[in-house]
Amino acid sequence: MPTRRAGMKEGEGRVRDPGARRQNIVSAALQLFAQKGVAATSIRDISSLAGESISTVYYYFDDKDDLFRSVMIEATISNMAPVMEAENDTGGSSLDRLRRILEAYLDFIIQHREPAMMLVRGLLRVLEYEDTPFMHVMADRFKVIEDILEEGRRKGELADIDTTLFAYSFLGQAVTLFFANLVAETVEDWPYRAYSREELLAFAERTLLAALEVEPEGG
Amino acid sequence: MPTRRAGMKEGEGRVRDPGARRQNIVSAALQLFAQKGVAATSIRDISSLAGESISTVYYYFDDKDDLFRSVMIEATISNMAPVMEAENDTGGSSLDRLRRILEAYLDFIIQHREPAMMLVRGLLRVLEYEDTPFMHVMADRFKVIEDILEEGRRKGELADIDTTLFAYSFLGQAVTLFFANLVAETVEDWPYRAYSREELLAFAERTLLAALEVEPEGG
Amino acid sequence: MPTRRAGMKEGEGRVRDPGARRQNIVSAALQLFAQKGVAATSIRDISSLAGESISTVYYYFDDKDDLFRSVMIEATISNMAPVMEAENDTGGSSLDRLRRILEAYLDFIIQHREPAMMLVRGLLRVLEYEDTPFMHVMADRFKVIEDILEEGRRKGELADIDTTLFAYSFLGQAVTLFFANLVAETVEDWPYRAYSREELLAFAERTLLAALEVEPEGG
Amino acid sequence: MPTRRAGMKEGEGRVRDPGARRQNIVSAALQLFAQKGVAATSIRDISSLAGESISTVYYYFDDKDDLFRSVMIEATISNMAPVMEAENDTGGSSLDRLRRILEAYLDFIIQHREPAMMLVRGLLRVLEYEDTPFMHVMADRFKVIEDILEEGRRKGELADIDTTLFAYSFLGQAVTLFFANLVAETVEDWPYRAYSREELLAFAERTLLAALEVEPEGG
DNA sequence: AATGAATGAGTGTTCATTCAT
DNA sequence: GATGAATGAACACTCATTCAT
Repeated sequence: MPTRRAGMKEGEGRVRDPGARRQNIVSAALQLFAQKGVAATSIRDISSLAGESISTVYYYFDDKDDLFRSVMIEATISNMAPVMEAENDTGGSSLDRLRRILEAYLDFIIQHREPAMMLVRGLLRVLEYEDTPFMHVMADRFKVIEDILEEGRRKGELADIDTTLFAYSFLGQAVTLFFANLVAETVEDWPYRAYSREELLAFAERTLLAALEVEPEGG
Repeated sequence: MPTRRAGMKEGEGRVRDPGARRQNIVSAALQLFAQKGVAATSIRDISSLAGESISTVYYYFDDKDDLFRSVMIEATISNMAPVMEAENDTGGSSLDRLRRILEAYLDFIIQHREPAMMLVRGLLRVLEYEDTPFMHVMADRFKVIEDILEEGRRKGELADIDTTLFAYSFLGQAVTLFFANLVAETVEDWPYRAYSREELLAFAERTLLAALEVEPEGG
Repeated sequence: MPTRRAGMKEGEGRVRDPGARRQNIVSAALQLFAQKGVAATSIRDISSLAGESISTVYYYFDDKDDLFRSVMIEATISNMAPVMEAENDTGGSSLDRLRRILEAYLDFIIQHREPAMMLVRGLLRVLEYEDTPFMHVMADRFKVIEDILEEGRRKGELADIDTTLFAYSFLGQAVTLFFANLVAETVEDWPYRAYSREELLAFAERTLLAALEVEPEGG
Repeated sequence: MPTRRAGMKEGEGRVRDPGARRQNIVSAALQLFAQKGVAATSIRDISSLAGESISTVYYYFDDKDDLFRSVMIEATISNMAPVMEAENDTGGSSLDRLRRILEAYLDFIIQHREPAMMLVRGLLRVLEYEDTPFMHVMADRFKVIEDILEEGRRKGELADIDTTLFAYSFLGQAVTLFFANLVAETVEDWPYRAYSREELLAFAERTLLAALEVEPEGG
């Protein structure tokens, strides 16, 4: 009956601190999911990149989807801490607040390329499934921006504009500019260069944020 | 304009003239690629939806990648004809031209959901491979918008703004607004509604196009 | 994209007549299922014993369960042809008919050991699932025996006895005697020998069939 | 008599004295082995049903086979105590003794469904391995029946019949009748009903035991 | 006495692809 | 022009088992 046999490898004392292993796997999965997409990434790929056994992956995660969700949450959302901080910073005018938030988003996207890619992929799951648990997190981001817009309008600081579409546009702008730089780096013979953080901010200032400015006096 | 809609019953007098078969396959592939993504769609899925044998798929296409590229070009780009028409329509002011182009993009995206999804997926290939043949097509779209911007600026019709970033933003805006409506339809409990073509256009007018307006008098 | 590659083996012209391949697989599966049980037999085992590739197994059968059911029907039931012939042979007294049928069962079981084992395993699926499609075949065998019993009783040829329990007992007897010989052959140090066809028949005659005899006259 | 029935909720004050844990595991294993078969039952299944950790299972049992054997012996054989008691009860005629033993078997089988299933599965191991330790226990049961038969024959109480085949038939009859009721309960649309203990006994009386009756006068 | 962490080997199944016809 | 038969390689996942604690 003992047809199968396994256990621990003989040599190599299991020294690595447990918990680090989990992180290890999440890390590798993030890298691959972000780069190749979830469907195109195999558990083997991940375990191999992480230097862990396939079984170890399954020890820490129920299945591929569980791993995907974990990566999504741990890598993406947890890295967005500075963004949320900016969201909660209520100082300055409404426009200033939005400016800081946009800045935070761009910084996040520039400094955390893989989490950012995951974010994009996560959003795009909408194309595939009817629902994405991830969207609920996005709904919170939307709320923040909408609240600022509404408050600003009430105070007469901001122009009257559809808050929801603005929120979409706001986040879409961030993604678009991120994409602009990504293309510049990856596509061969692409005729355009990458932009600096400041250039991107200046551009956003003139398009998105400008739309919020109230007419100096009588319209 | 597929001669035969996938989902048609086996029996129904199937058009059997060669050429229609190819279209048939492209059509089925478009549907599945757009919805589930390329990696998650198998040749078997496609052949089964098309009502053709797997071998027939291979008769018409070299491999999955060839099929993907064909779908990309034939379904996506060929459906963008009205967009390109608008691009080539040189009448009116520079702003008018851009307005018509944006309108054409939104119409394309609203009326051809699957090709539009393919377009998005095609763009995202940038995240996965170093290069995407598809991007060269996009470069042409960029060129048109840039040319208009530059000409408009020369004529004093348009404000001075980074043409490349504007082009990204222009196309990104279209995608974002498309996404807004997609989410509204597909995500359960999503708190926001879908928007009409007119609402979307009005919004774009106030954000993107407004950024091109020159100061009424001396700059 | 062409990450996977397969096709036909280079050498070795595919000469074997198709259809024989299917039989081949069924044959191997029968052998292993009968011997080790379904759960303990892997598709790999089967394909390896059959000398066919795993994929070939899946080309001919949807999944393991489909293969199991096919083996069940093709190997077991089709081999029971002589049994059914005996069932349909209406000549002689009721007791004679039953005698011939029992004989046919014993012959089947003795001459087709593997199909017989499959039959036993198939019956025992009752322990595992609520239902077994295979039982419906058995119901037909039951019917035949019951009909003979009832007719015999009507004619006054056979004693009055519960027909259903007798049918169970009848088939159970066959299985039991089969088992007796199987144990004798396989269990080491088993203190009992195997029996000849005639001995088994004689025994069954004295136990089961004897129970059907009507008292010569007054009890 | 497991201290803790599997299926009990996690919370319910679990008996934690060592020894009970072992019983606990045996009990869960019995349930699953009996129902799904040994091959189809994983250690994880068992540990999970028992509410113990996998490692705990391995603490008490060497491996799956050890667990199987333990379940076999402890659950099956230990529950057969009343059977053995009946076997050792030498009162009455030989036929009476056999009658009591058969009764005890039927009672055992009816009242201990899972152990009975295990017994059947245990017997079937003969189909899979050359040897089954369990068969030696069966050999003891055989011996008892054979002894009674021989003694009865010597005393002129019983007819002359092959003792070994009779022993097989005797036990086979019990299993068959058990199976009859099992099928009636589990197979959907099965056209036959379950039988009462008395009906089963009456039937066995008329078939098996009747075969032992000596001719009233000169043979 | 008891268990969490870890894993090699294996399972059923799918996939893109080829080749003879 | 079209397809049935066939397959190697991979995939997600499970299993029995071990070892340090």
